[in-house]
Amino acid sequence: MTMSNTGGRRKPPTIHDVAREAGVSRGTVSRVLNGGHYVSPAAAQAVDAAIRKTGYVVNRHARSLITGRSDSVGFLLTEPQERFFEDPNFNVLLRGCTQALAAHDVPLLLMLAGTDDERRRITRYITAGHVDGVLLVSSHSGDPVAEELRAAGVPLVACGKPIGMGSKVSYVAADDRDGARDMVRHLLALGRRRIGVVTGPLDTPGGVERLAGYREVLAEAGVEADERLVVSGDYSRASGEAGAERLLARAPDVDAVFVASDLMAQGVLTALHRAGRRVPEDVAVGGFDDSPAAVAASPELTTIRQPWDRISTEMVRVLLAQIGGEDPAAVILPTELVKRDST
Amino acid sequence: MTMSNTGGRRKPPTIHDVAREAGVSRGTVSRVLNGGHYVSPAAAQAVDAAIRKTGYVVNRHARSLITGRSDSVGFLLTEPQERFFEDPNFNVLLRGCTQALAAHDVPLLLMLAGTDDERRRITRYITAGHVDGVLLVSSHSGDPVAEELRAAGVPLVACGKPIGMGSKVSYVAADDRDGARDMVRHLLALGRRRIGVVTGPLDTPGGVERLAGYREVLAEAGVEADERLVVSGDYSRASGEAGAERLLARAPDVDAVFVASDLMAQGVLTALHRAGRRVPEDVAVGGFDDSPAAVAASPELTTIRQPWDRISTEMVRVLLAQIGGEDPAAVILPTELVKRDST
DNA sequence: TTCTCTACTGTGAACGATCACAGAAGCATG
DNA sequence: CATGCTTCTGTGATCGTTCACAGTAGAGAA
Repeated sequence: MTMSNTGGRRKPPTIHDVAREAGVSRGTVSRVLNGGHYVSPAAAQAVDAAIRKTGYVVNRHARSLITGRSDSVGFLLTEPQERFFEDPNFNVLLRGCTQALAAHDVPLLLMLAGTDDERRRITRYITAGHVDGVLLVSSHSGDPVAEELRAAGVPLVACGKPIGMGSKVSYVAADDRDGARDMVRHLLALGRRRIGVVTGPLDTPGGVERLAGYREVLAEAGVEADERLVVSGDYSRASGEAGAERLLARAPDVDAVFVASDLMAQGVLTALHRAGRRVPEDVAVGGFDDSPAAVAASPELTTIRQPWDRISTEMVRVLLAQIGGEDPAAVILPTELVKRDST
Repeated sequence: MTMSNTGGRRKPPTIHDVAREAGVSRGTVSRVLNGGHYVSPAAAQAVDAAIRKTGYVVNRHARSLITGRSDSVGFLLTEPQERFFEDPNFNVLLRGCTQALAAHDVPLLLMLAGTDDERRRITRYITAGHVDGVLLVSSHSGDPVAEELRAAGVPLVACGKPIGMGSKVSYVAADDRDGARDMVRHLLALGRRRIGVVTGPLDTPGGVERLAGYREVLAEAGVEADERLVVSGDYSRASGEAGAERLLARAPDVDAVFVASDLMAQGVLTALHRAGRRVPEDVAVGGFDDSPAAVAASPELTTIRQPWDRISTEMVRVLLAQIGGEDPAAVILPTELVKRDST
């Protein structure tokens, strides 16, 4: 009677076992594993059968040791984590990336760079070649980690247009400017003319672009620009509330507000309600993001939806292409106006 | 003039380079790297200096190839992903696990088992030994993936008590039952006697335990049990709304409701409001989870906070211990009553 | 001295894959 | 028949570590 292996882990079969089982050499098995070129149909079939019979799974460490690739990808978040981790869109992004990578059999390593210590560790880890590329979420400017990775030649795809880095870095972003244009056009179409804006942080490309879109449409519609109608926020709910109060004080005749995030728009609604303005009758409010906050608000927010599912799949596509040797690329995806009750 | 390496990746230094630089052998460098036992202080110092000078980082693939360990851990979500990915507590958990692992220099691989295809792929991946252990989020019963992993002897720590599996699997959970007890005692202390409950799904241990806590406290307080006061939900907001309506129809004299999740509690508030009941004057409402929904609700919800940050660090601690050879363990962590305006 | 014990160091042999290369077989062409 | 070309196959070398083992040096005891 031999030892039972209950509870323990049995030594897994190697490529050698498969080769012996199939009656071919290691080289042939390896060729079958990697695309099957230069393999006779008979050999390929025998190898497939042997793999199924033995339950063989390639040892990625052995493979990586010789290929120099790790066949894995890092998902790096260098944003202040509270903000992003509370954003449901971040979840959609993370999930989308994980699934898109899984389809290529590439594991995703989650990396959070909160403290400087973590920042250093992660930079070392990545530049040491432990991952083949990095999906980067870091919308604030002058990120030292991103710059170091770029300098080290690590394939990199950012979520949102990174600023302060050369054009050598790939990114995938929603068309913020066009989304803002759509929203402001929508407000104009409702007959509003005194359209205010609560911007996002202006050290982020998103914040800048959304404001630019607002300005463009007003200019092309011949509506007089009034800087009293422009107040800035930081995407937080509180800053939306404060922004709306400032707006009401500076331009009491405002009849619409384009708010650069749904969370801020919630704050705007609160402030308007407190001031006795009805939404949308007195003031129409448009948000941005189509987050759960948009439907949780009352009235439900008209907003701009960013295609987060497509953003994630595009990020993965671009990154894998870049790992495969292609040049960096920029992808801009269209947004969509979602009409609800606040306009 | 030599080739510039701008943009390319230079071949990284190996343990051999470090050994040469330090004037010692590979073996000595390896010993320094792995704890430094049986190494003279002089040699250790020379090696440390050489590592700093060369910028050496260990090649994990080469190490893993011979040790058989991967020095990485999987974070596996087999729950229906919509539900969990929308739960902010899930984010806290994921972040906590990632950071706790990072402190041990262990990367976290994110794995989402949505489709059956993904389930199979992930099971193969894990049982092939590509990760040393798994942090498991899967509260529903009879999870085939979990069962397979357990059978394969993969170190496993579940979040929340898994049901339908032997006692051989580690888990970390909040004390659901005690949390429920605290809440119901709190409602009793307010003088309420007709206390209803909207349960969670009763095929999850959390749902079962919270209901059990409710029953226990009423029994020990000598309050008559009335099954009309018990309705079941599925943690969703809509089910909370429906549950409250059923409750009001079956027991109009209800003066308090213990709701097994904040999201459901929001629905309960909506239904009570519509029925013209004031909260907390006519009906006190207690939630569970202390999610953002709790403070977003009006009135703000009294609720039970689960220690998600501690849950994550404990899961990591238990998993690493188990990988290190220790026996499976169960950890139950205390909850906390958070009093707000709904009671 | 001689022996033993401890603390430390170096060396060859793994680990399990890929890769480059050499060579065989089959077939068409000169 | 010799030659060249294509397709397919097997073999050693290799990646960068750790591990087991052998060996050295120095201290202390007999």
